[in-house]
Amino acid sequence: MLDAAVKVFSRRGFHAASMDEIAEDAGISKPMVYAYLGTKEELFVACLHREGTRMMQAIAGAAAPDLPADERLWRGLKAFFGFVGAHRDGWAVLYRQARGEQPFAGELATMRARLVEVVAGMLDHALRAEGREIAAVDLEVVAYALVGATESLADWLADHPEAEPEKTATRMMNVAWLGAAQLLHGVTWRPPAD
Amino acid sequence: MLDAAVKVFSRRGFHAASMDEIAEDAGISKPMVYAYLGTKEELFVACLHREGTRMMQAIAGAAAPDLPADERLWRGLKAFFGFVGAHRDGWAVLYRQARGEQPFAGELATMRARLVEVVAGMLDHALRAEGREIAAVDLEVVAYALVGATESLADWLADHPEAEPEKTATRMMNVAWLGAAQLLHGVTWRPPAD
DNA sequence: GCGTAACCCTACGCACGAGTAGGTATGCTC
DNA sequence: GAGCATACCTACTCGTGCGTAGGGTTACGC
Repeated sequence: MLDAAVKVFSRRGFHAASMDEIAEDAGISKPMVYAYLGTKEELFVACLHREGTRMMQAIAGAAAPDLPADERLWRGLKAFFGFVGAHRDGWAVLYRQARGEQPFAGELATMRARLVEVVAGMLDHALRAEGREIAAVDLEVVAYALVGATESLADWLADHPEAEPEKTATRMMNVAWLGAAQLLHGVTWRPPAD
Repeated sequence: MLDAAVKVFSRRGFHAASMDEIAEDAGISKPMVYAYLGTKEELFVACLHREGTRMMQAIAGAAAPDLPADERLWRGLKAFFGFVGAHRDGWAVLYRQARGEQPFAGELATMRARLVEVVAGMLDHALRAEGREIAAVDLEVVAYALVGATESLADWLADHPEAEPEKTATRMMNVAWLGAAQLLHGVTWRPPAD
């Protein structure tokens, strides 16, 4: 039943989606939807939650914490893009939707925050292993940028049905890792003093 | 008057924003809004358009095409984050909103495509200067990732009122440029052959 | 066969908000 | 000052879609 909701939400968007259509698509009638899942908002949150959890599990399952940083990043990215590729609907819409609608932005922000934290933790771990350290804010922002770039490519992937998830992951790795590795080795870029 | 619209749209989101509230906020009455700007959709598009144009101008004005790639990127980023910092409302909401709502997603996609094209062109230019060349798709995807990362940091900036735009630009430069520079010099990351 | 209960449906009430009709005031022409 | 136009407002209509009330249907106990 959630599948039907995800499908309709993804096709129409949250507001344009009518409960009637969702019910019809699920093969039941509207009062049943209300009986099982509650209001439209609750239904949307349920969708968001399920997709989010699945995604997190897919990533967490792939990126074991005891691997070296580049290997973790690579596996995490591969899992992530694999997931998005397999659930284009779920991702593209729920995610893009949730971002804009105030009631859900918070929910989504929490999810993203968890992801950022994981990435930041990974970077921090790698840094310490090299005996280096940078401010927590910087770390967070870098992690944020990486997550953002990844989300952006996920959007790209969702819009290009013929694209291969793994190849996309490789491309992401090229941008992210080469940059991140430089940072980890203490190479930093500084603004010109003009 | 557009200012009022932007403000309300940003506070409430497109759907939750009522024309009454916009009118009230602008200090006029609803029929006037309709007389001057047309329907709600047209009004939103007008907002989107104005903000988008302003942003593009800010960037284009800063990143002259005859500068070296890193300089162009840096100036572009500085202008961009400066703009977002100064127009947090306009950005955060219009952008985040437009992304999710089908009728406007196209409009926004066009804007982003222009930006991606500019970035891709920049990278291509720098590559050719080094006598190298990579596939157009790869170029586009890298540019897409960079733009995505930048947008993501813009979101971060919009949510952190105390953060300094220029510092954010520097951070972005660190992630983007160090990675991009590696790519430009022919360093690429390849997936392990497991 | 009749009561009853679980289950699901059709058909509605109701609120909200986009867009408009029709009226009022202010200023300008002659 | 009468006629007219422009600028604006208040107060309405009407569609849409969420959430629900109340009725039908099937299965089971007795």
